[in-house]
Amino acid sequence: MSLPHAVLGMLRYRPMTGYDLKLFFDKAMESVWPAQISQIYRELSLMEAKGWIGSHIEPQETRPDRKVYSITDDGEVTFKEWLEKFPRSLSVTTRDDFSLRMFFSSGLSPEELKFQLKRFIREKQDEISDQQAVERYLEKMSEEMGHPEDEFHWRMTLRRSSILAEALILWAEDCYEELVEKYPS
Amino acid sequence: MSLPHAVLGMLRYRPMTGYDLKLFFDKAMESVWPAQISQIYRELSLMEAKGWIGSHIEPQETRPDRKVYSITDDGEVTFKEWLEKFPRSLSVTTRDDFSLRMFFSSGLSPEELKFQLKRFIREKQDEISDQQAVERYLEKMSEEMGHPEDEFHWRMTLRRSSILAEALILWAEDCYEELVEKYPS
DNA sequence: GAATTCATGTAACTTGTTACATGATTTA
DNA sequence: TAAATCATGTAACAAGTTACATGAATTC
Repeated sequence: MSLPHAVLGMLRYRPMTGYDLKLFFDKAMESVWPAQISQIYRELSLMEAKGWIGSHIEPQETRPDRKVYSITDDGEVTFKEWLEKFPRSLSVTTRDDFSLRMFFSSGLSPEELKFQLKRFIREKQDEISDQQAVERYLEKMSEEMGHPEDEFHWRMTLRRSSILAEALILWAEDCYEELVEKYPS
Repeated sequence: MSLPHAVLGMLRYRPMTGYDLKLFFDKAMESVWPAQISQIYRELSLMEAKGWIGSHIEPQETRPDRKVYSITDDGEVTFKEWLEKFPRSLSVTTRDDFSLRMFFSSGLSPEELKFQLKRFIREKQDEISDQQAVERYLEKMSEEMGHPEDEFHWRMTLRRSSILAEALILWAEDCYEELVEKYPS
């Protein structure tokens, strides 16, 4: 149940609409906590009912009215309590569709598996490139929102994705080479 | 929807009960695809309804009767089709409770964050140690089940967890040092 | 002329988690 | 004597995904 806390975390920076939150989730937090727009709207309703956030309507002429949410004192307390309660870290590796197939891949031709590993490596490299856009966005946001001290924490967190992607590339390359050794083509 | 396919993959090796499957999930596949026992039983019913697996009762005297499931021809086909349809690899980093708190951790004292990072590192080290038990179990199973060629694939897959855990340790150590530099205590 | 952006949501569905229920046997 | 193992499940709940609905303005 961390989506509402992620939302609270963002609303501490400034009031936002569901749509604003979606942009932030997509552009900055995808690698930490992705969220669907439908899920965000549903969660916002629940959070308002709990009194963690409040809202007001900002009428617009050419666009649909904006429903702007802001965090309440209750929300601040809830967020703080959550933040201080660090969980045991879970294994990151859980429920990976690619690895599950790999686990059972003795039923596949070595050539097919080699092909999939190459593709995997390319995708991870793209992931690393995408990280640069994320960093640019966060830099912009920390200026805009006037919370310069947060950028340091954001960057620390985000580096995780790149480090993991790099580790996975090494893993896949290693697997590839083992396959070539075992089944030279 | 990969839990049923994981189950099919295992039943290819040999017929098993829900309880047997749970043991295999816990001991060998936790880092790839964890599953609750209640989820397994539910899934087995659905899979039998679809005709992917069949079952027969093995009466026991001192223990509850065993309901042993085996894969059908239909199940084999379904499994093969799934196996060949490798997905785009998703970012592994998604939905991590620890990182989400880290992302917003400017609200925490640097000392607290340092403490949590140390704990994180210890937990990852334990994770790496646990991997050795997994490897021993898989070695035993590949002998027992008479599928020696699978062990190679299992090991390739499992190494992923250790590699990721090692990468995360480096990440956390890096963060720790940056914190010490920024906030010397 | 088609796709994207801004802006709101609802409904149905799928998947995963937690709690409950039973009960004999074995190990610590 | 308490906990773990073997062995079956059901029910309720929580969380995530996909599909649907609307519609003007803007960009490609």
